[in-house]
Amino acid sequence: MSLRSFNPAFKQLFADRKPMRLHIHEMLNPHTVQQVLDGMRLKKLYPDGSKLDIIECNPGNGVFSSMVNYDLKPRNHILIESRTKLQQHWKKDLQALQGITGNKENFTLYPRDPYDWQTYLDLTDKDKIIQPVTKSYDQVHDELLLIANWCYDRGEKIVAQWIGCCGDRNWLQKYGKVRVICMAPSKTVSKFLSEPGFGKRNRTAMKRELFTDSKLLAIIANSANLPGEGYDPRVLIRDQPVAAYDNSIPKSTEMGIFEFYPSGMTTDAIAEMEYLLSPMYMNRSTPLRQILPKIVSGGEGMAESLPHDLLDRSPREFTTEDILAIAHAYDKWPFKPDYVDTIQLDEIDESQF
Amino acid sequence: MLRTSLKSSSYRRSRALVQRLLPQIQYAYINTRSESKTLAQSAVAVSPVSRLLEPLKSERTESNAKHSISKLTQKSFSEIEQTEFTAPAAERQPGYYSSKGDNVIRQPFAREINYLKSLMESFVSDQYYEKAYPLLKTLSGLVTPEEFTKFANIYLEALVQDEKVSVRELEQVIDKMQRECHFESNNRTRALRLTKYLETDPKFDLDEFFRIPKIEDIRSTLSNVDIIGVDNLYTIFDHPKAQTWIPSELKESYHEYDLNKNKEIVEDTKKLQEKDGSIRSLEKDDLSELEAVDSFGLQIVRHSLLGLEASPDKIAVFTSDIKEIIKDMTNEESKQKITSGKLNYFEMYQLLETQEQRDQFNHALANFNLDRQKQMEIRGVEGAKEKWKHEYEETKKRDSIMSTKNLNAQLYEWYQKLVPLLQKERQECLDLIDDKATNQKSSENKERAVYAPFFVKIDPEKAAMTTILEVMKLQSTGGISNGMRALTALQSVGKALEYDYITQKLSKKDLKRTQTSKHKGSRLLLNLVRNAAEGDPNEDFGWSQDISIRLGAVFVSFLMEVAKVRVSRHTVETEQSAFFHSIQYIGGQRIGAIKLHSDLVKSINRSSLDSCVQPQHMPMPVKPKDWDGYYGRGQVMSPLVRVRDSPETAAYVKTAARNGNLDQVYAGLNVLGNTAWTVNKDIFKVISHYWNTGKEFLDIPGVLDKPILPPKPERSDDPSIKYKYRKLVTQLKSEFSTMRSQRCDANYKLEIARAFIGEKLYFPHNLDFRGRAYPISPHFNHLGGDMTRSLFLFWDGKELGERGLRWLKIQLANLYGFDKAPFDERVKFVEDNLQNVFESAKNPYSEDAWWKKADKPWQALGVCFDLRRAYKLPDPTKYVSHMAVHQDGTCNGLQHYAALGGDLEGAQQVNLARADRPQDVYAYVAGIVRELLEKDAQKNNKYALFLKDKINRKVVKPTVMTNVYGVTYIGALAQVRKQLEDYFPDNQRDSLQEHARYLTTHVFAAIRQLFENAHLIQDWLGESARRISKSVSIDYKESDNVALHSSAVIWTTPLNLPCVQPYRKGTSESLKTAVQTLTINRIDGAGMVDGRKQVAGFPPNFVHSLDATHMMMTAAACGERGLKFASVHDSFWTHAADVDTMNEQIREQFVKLHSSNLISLLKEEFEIRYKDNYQLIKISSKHPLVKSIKELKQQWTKQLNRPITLGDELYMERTRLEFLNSDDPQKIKAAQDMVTTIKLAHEYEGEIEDVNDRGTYEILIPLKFPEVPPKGEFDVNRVKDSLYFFS
DNA sequence: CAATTCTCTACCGACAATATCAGTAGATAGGAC
DNA sequence: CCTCTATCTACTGATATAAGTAATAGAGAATTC
Repeated sequence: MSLRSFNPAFKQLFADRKPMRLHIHEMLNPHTVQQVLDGMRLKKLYPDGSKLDIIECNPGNGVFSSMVNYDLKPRNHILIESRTKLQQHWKKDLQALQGITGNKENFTLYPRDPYDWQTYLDLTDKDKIIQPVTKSYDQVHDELLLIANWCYDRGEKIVAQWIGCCGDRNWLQKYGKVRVICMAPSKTVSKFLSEPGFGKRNRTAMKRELFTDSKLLAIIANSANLPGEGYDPRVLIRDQPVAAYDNSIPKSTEMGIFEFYPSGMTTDAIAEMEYLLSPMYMNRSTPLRQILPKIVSGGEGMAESLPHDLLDRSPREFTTEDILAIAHAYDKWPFKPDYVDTIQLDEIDESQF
Repeated sequence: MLRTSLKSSSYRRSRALVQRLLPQIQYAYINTRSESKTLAQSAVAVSPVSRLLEPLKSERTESNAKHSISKLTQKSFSEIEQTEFTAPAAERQPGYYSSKGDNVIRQPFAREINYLKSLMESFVSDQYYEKAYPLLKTLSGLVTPEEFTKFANIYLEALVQDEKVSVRELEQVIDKMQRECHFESNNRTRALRLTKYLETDPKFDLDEFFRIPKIEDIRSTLSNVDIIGVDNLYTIFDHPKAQTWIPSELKESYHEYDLNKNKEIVEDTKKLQEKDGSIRSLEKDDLSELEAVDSFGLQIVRHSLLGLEASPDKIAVFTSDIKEIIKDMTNEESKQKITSGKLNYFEMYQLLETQEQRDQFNHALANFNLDRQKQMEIRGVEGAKEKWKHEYEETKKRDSIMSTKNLNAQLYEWYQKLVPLLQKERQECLDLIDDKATNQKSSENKERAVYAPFFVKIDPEKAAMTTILEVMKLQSTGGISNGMRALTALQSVGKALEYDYITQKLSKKDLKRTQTSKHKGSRLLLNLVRNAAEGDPNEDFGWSQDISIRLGAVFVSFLMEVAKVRVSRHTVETEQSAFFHSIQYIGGQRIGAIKLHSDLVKSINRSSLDSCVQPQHMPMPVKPKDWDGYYGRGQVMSPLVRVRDSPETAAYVKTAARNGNLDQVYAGLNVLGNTAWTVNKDIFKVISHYWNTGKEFLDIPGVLDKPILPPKPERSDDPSIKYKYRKLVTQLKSEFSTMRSQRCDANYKLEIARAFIGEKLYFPHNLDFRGRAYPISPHFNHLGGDMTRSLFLFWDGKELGERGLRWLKIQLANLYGFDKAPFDERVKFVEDNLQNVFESAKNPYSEDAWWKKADKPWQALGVCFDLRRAYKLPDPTKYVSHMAVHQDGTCNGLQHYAALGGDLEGAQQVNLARADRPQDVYAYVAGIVRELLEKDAQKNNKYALFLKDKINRKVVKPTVMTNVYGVTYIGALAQVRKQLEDYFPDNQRDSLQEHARYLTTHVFAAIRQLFENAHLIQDWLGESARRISKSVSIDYKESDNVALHSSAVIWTTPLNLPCVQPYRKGTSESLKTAVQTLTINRIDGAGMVDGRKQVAGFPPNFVHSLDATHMMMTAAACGERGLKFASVHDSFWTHAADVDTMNEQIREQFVKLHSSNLISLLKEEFEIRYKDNYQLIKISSKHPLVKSIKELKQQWTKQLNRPITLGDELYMERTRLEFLNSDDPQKIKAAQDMVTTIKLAHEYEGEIEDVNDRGTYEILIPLKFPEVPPKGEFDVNRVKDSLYFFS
C-alpha cells in the first residue's frame, strides 16, 4: 500500500531517532496511520487547507501528526505537547524541518499541558497564536480541527469532559461545531460510544448522544488481538470503522479513534440535575423507580410525574428522550433541594498548620 | 482498595498455580521413589528418609473443606447444622504471627470459632440446647481436642445451671460428646458434674465421687469455684475429708469457715436510717432553670443524666452518712449550707474541714454513685425517651398534624412506629428458631436465620432508642454531607446494641453461685468466688464484628422504613422518607451512605440534638476498677490496647497479660484512672453565656444557617471558571459543615459538662498500640481543646503554699502565651497583670476583658478565677486550689531522640540541659537556616537573597515538628510553601514553588545538622524496620497460607508492653447486610505486611512508645507519692502545690528510662525475635557467591525436576538446622556435610552488599541488623538539673 | 528479567468501595434404561 | 437402581463507577503498558 500521506521530509527525521514511549500510546507505524487516514477522508471535509487551523494534543512522536498534516496542508498546525522529552524532539525536528522545507507544513510547537484549560485560553487569547473565528452551529466548523491523543488510562477523564463541553458550548466549542478527532483506549471509546441498552452505556455515553454527533472512525489493535471487541455492535455496523493493526499499541490497550462535535442540542436542564445523574448511573441496571428514592431527599415523589414505562426501565436503557423527560419532570418537581445540599464533599484534609 | 484486591488476587492466582503444580510433582516422586531422590536426600544420604519427606507430603493438603470453612461466618445456624465443616488436624494446629520464638499463638479459624462460640452461647443461654449442640459439634471439627474441651465446658455449664436438666441428662450429653466430638473431659468438667450432683441428688456420695480421681485432680476440680459456688463449697467443707481435698487457694477460706461454724453469730440487724429530711444534691433541673437560657441551641435535656438519680433508699443512706460526717464540723454556717439541699456534691465536699471528713464523704459518695451508675446503665436512655414523649404530646396538643418543627417530637413518633415493628420481627425470629415459622425455607427466612439468634436477645424498646440515637448522632460524619457512611452507621448501631445486650446480660447474671443464705461462713470464700465469677479478663466476649454489623443493619433498615418527615414546598405538602440509602463517589471510590432528608438536617441545625445519654460515652461517676488484664473490669469493657482490628496486636497483649508482664503498665494506667475530677462551674457559666448568644466567640463557632455562595457561573463559561467555582463552593460548604459539627460537638460536650456539675468523675484510660494513654470516654475528656480543658478541676484540692502560688502564676503565663521566658519573668508577667487577672475574674463578660486575648483563653480564665480567690484570702498561699497545672515537654519527640542520640547541641536546644532561659528549638533551627542562606546569598543565590530575612521560627516550626513523624521532602515542601504564600501574589505560583523548594532543602539540612546522631538513630530504626518487613520466615512455604513477608515490627517497651505495628495488607471481603453489601478490608494475622507503612511508621512509633513509657513511669511515681496526675501525652498535670515533686519525678524517670542504651537493647531484642528470619537481598550477579549458589540450585533442580523455589531453599536450611540441633550424631554429621544456599551465603567471608541496581541476583541470608550508631557526648543525667525540660 | 509505569508522599487517637455481570464449578433434578 | 445430562445455583473475578490531575519529584512497588 502506498504511503500517500507520508511527508518525505520526515523520513530522515524519523530515522534519526528512536521513538519513545511515554505514558500515552500512539501509532508509530505509518502504514497503519495511512489506513486510518484513508478511511477518514479528511480532505473531503476540509478541502481548503489555507483556511484550516489544526490543534493537536499530545502529538507524541509525530507519525500521525506529520501524515495528517501532509494530507490537509493546514494554515496552522499547533502541537500542544507537555512532555519535556518530546518537546525537545519537536524543537529539534522543527528546526531541521525549517532547513528542509522551510516549515511549509506550518507546525508550531506549543509546549504546554493539553490537560489544562488555561492552555487553550492562552493559545488564542494571550499568545494569539491562532485566533479562530466563531461560526454558527448550523454546520461543522471548517476552519478549526482538533486532534487529540488521550490513549492511556487517565485520558478517559479529559475525554469525558470534552464531551461535556459540547453540551455547554464552551472551551473550543464556543467557536462553533468544532470537530474533535480523538484517540483513546478502546475501553473508553467503546463505553462512550455505546447506544441505549448496551451494557457499557453510561452517563457520558448518554451525554454524547444528546449533545454531540459522533462517529467511530478506527480501531487499532496489537496484531496479537482481534480488534473491536467490547464495542456496541450497532456502532460497528453503523460506522464501519477502519480496523488496523499496529504493534506499537500494547496488547492490553487497544486504541479507538472517534470523532465528535456539538449537535444542535444545548440545554441547562441536564446540568441542573447532573448531581442526580451521577448516582443514577451508578446503579444503571436498576429500574428508575427503585433508584429515585436513593438519589435525593424525597426522590420517590418524583415518580408521580413520570410515565410508568420509563420508571420500569433502567438508566442504561434510557434514550435521550427519556433523559429529557426526566429533566422536565425534575424541573417541575416542587421538592428540589437547595443548591448547597447538592454539593458533594470530597475528602477533608485538615492540616494543623 | 481496588488495587489491593487486584494485587492479592493475582497473588492468590500465582499461589494457586504453585499448589496445582506441587502435588503432581510430589506424586511423581512418591511413585518413583526408588529412582529419584528428594532434595534433602541428595544432600544427606544417611538421613532417615521418611522424616525428610513428611513435610513435603503434607503440603498437598488442599481440601475443599477448608475452602468452605472460610464461608462459615456467613452461614446461619441451620445451614451450619446441615453442612459439615471439618479441618484436617494439621490445619487446626496453632501457628505464629511475626515471630516463631515469641510463643504468641495464632489460632487458625479464629473468626469462625468465635462466631460459633457466640452462636452457641446465644442458644445455650436461652436453653436451646439442641440448637447449640450441632454448633459445638462443628467446633469440634475446627479446634484441637484441648481447645474443644473449653467450649464443651461452656455448653455443659449452662446445663448445670439449668435446674430443669437432670444429672442423668447431663451425663448422657457428656457421653454423646465423647462419642461424636471426641470430647476429652477435664477437671472443670468434673467440677460441673459435681455441682449438678450436689444440687440435685440428695443421696449423692462425695466419697464415692472422689474415690477414683487422684488427689491433684480433686484439688484441681475444686478450684473451679465459679462453677461450684459458695453454698456447694460449704457442703464440701462440711465433709470430713474436706481438709485433704481442698486446693491450697481454698485453705484459708476453709479455716475461716471452720472457725465461724463453731461460733454463734448474732445476725446484724439492718440499721437503715429513717428518712427524715433527706439531703439531696441540687437537682440538675433547678440548675438548668437557673442558668440555661433555652434560646439558642444549648437545650437542656431534662434529666439528661436521669440515670444519675439514685434509688430512694440509697439517698436515705447517703443522707444519713453525710449527717454523720458533718456532725463534728465546727463551722455551723457550713453545716447549715450542706444540709440546706442547695449545694452540689462538690460544693459540700469543699466545705468539709478535716481530711477524715473528706475521706468519709468520698467513701459515702462512692457507695452512692455506685448505685447511680447502675441506674444510669439500666435506664440511661429512659430520660431521653421521656423528654421526647413530653414534647411529642405538647406538640400534638398544638397541631393536629405533626410537623418537623419539633425534632424530639419527631423522634418520638419514629420510636413509636419502630417498636412494634421490632417486636414483630423478634417474634418472627423466635418462631424461626422454634421451627414454627410458616415458611422456614423462604429466602426471607434464610436471611433472618443469620441474625435471629442474636436479634431475640435484644429488647425492642431499648434498641429502638439506641438505633435512633446512634444514627442521629452520626449525621454529617465521614465526609458525607447530610449523612454518614453506611459502614460507620451499621457498626456503631451494632456496637451500641451489643453494649446494651452485654450490660443487660451482666445485670441478669445468675447470682446463685455467688450468693449464700448463710450469714456465717467465709467472707474470703465469697470474695474468691465472686472474683472467679467475673471471668477471665483475657478472654474475648460479646459479638464479632460481622454479627454486630449485620444486626445493626437490620435495625437501621427498620428505622429507615418507618422514619418519615413531613415536607412542604409552596402549597404542596407530603410525607417523605427521613433516611435514604445512597451511593456516593468520594475520592475515586464508591461509598455506601445513609443520608438524612435535607429538611431533617435543617431541623437538627435549628434545635441541636441532645443525644448524649448513652452511658458508654460518659465519664464514670465511680472509680474505675483497676486494670488487671486485657479487658477492663466492671463498667469498662474496652480492651487495654486499642488494636485497630489487628489480631496480632491483640494476641501479643493478651499473651503478655496472661504471663503477668503488664503490672507496671496497669500501675501507670490506674493512676490516671484514679484521678477524680469535677466540672468547673464558674467557667461553665461563662461558656454557657457566650454559647447562648449564638454568636461566634473565641473557638466557639456561631449559629449558622447556610453558607453564602457566590453566584453560579453561566453554562457557557470556560470550564476552568466552572472548575474554580466548584472548588470554591465545596470549600465553603466544607468549612460550613466543619463549623457546624464543631458547634454540635461543643454542644455535646457542654451538655455532658452540665450533667456533671458538682459531680465526681473519673476517666478510665486505655492505650494505643504504642502505649500512649487515652481516656476511654470519647467526647468529654481532658484531651480536648482549650474550652473543654478549662471545664475540668481536680476533685481534691490542695493548699497552694509558696511554690504552688508561684506555679499557678506560671501556669497562667504559659496559657497566656508568655511561655518562652524564664520562670521569674513569667511570674512577673502575671504579677504585673494581677489587676487584669482580678478584673477578668470579676467581670469576665466585659467587652475587652484581658483573658480573652490569651493564647488559651478559657483555661487562662480558669486560673484567673482561682488566683482571684486565692488573693481574697489574707494569705493566698493558704488557698486550696483544684487547678491542674501543666508541665509540657518542649518538643518531646526530639527530646527523646536527643537523649537517644546524645546530640550535645540538640539536647541543649530541647532543654535537656540546664539553661538560664528556656531554649526554643524552632528559633534555633531558624537561625541555622538563616546562616545557611546567608552563605548562599554571598554567592548571589537569588532565592537566598530573597528569603534570608524572612526566616523565623514560624516558618520552620511545622517542619521541625513533623520531622519526628518522618515527614518527606514533598510534605515539608507543602508546609513551607504555605508559610511563604503571603510573600507571593497569585500569579507568581512558579516562583513560590521554586523558593519553597530551595528553602525546604535547607530546613531539612538544618534539622539534620542539629540532630545528627538522632537522625542516625532514625535511620537505624527505619533500616531495621525495612529489613524486618522484607524478611522471610524459615518456615515459609509457597503452599502455605502464610505470606512471604509476614513479619511485622514488634518491640517491647521498658514497661514490658509489647508493641506490634498493625500494618498489613488486607483482603477485601464482602458482607451482605440488610442495608447494603459492605466491603470490609480484613487483615489476616499471617498476611503480607505493608512494608512501606512498617518502615515509615516505626521511628515515630518507637519514640512514641518511649514517651508513653516515660509518662507511665512518671504517673506511677507520682501516684506512689500521693499526687494526683493526669497527662496529655507530653503534657503532665498535677496540683500547683505538687508541681515541684512532679517535676523532680519527670526528670528522674526520664534519666532512668534513658540510662540504658535503649537502641542496643532493641537490637538485641530484634535479634532474638527474628532469629528464624531471613533477608532477601540483591547482590551483583558478578558476585562470587552467585556462581556457587546457582550451581547448587541447578543441582537440586535436576534432582527434583522442577525449578527451586524460595520455599525449597528454606526447607533445606530448616532441615539442616533441625539435624544440627538433634541428638543423633549421625544427623549432626549429615548436617555438617550438608550444603544449602543459605549456608553458602552465611559462611561467605567477604562482603555481601544489598545493591539496588540492575544486574542483580536475589539470595537469602540470615537476618542481621545494622550496627547501632554511636552516641554523642550528651550525658542524660544533666536532665535532672534542667529547669525547662518540662515547663 | 529489566524496563516502565504507577503510587505515595506525617505518627497516633478516629481505619473501611460497591453493584453487577459473565463465566465456571458444583449441585440437583430428571429422564431413560 | 444406576448413570448421564440438563438446568440451576453459588461463587469468583473482572469491570465500571467519576469526569480536574493538584501546586510538586523521587523512591519503591507493581506490572509487563
